[in-house]
Amino acid sequence: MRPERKPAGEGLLVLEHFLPYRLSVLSNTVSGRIAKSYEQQFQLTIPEWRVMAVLGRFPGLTAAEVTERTAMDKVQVSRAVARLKKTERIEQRAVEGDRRARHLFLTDAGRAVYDEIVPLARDYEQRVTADLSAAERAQLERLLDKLTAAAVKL
Amino acid sequence: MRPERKPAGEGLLVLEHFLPYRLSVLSNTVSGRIAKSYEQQFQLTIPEWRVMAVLGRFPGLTAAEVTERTAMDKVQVSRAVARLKKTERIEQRAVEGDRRARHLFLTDAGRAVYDEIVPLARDYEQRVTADLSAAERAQLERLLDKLTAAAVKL
DNA sequence: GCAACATAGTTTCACTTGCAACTATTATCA
DNA sequence: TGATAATAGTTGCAAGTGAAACTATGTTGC
Repeated sequence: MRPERKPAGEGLLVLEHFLPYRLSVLSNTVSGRIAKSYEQQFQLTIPEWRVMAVLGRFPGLTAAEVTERTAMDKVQVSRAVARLKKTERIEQRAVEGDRRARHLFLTDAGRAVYDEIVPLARDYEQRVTADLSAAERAQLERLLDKLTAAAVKL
Repeated sequence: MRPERKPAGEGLLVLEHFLPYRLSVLSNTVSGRIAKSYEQQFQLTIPEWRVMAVLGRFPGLTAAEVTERTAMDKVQVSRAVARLKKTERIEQRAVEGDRRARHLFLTDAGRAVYDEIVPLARDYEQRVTADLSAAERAQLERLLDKLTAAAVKL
C-alpha cells in the first residue's frame, strides 16, 4: 500500500516557486532569445560573444584573465578563442616575459561586430525590463548581488 | 557639467551589469551546486531530477505535459524518461484512448529518492535566500514573474 | 472512407560540453 | 643549480545537446 502523501509545503516541491528552477527557466529564455539573434546574424556562439564582450571592455586580457572575469571555465575560453581567431574577430600578441600567455584583442572586424551587437543587447535588455520601474530595477540589481554572493559562498 | 559629453561606456557593454549575463551566472551557480549533491548521492542528472520533481507534484503527466511544465524540450524529456525508466525511478501506464502517450509516475523507489531530495533542495534554497527579508523575497518573486513574462513575450 | 495533416515520442547526426590528462613555460627554494 | 611545484593553454574522450527526420498513432475535412 502506498503511504499517503505529505501535505503540500512539506513533502512536495512546488517547482514553479522553486528558486533554482525559476532562475533556470528565466535565464534560458533570456539568453536563448539573445543568442538566436547573434548566432544567426554573426555566427557567434554565447561563449564567443562573452569573450568578445569582455575584450571589448578590457582589451589585452589573457585567456586566464578572461576566465576570471566571465565565470566561464578555461576550456570554454580556449575553444571560444580558437574559433574567434579562425574567424578573425580577435588576434593575439605576445606577453612580455611570459611565453605561455598571450594578450587578446578584438581585430577591426571584431570591433565592428561588437559595435553592432552592443546596441542590440542593450535594446533587448531594455525590453525585458521595460515593465519595471526605476526602483524595481535597482532592487533587482541588489537582489541579484545578494543571491550571487550567497550562492558562491555555499 | 558639460551636457554634450557622452556618458562613460556608451559604446561599451559592462558585462557584470548586463542582465542576461548575470542571470546566467547566478542560475548556473545555483543549479550547479544543487546538482552536485544529488548527482553524486543518487546518480541523477539535472533533467532527470526536473522530471522527477514535476511528477512528484503532478503524478500521471505524459511526457508532452512534462515538456510544457518544465520548459525543457521534448528530446531532453524523452531521454530523461528513458534513463529514469531504466533506473526504475518512474513507470509508465497506458493513456486510455491514445496509444502514443503514456502516463508517467514515480515508482516507490522514485518517490523515496524524491522524498530525500526535496528537503535538500529546500534547505539549499533557504540558505541562498537567507540574507533576504520577507519583503525582499516577495519582491524577488514579483520581479522574476515580470521578467519571465516579458522574456517569453518577446 | 480515406487522404492529408497533426501529435507523441524516439532516433540519428553533427555538434558542444566538462573533466582529466597533457605540453610548455615559469616560479620556488633547498 | 636542479628538483618540484605552479600556471597558461590545449586536447582526448565520454557524455550530453538541439535540430531534423522518423515511426506510430490520432484527427480532420472532403
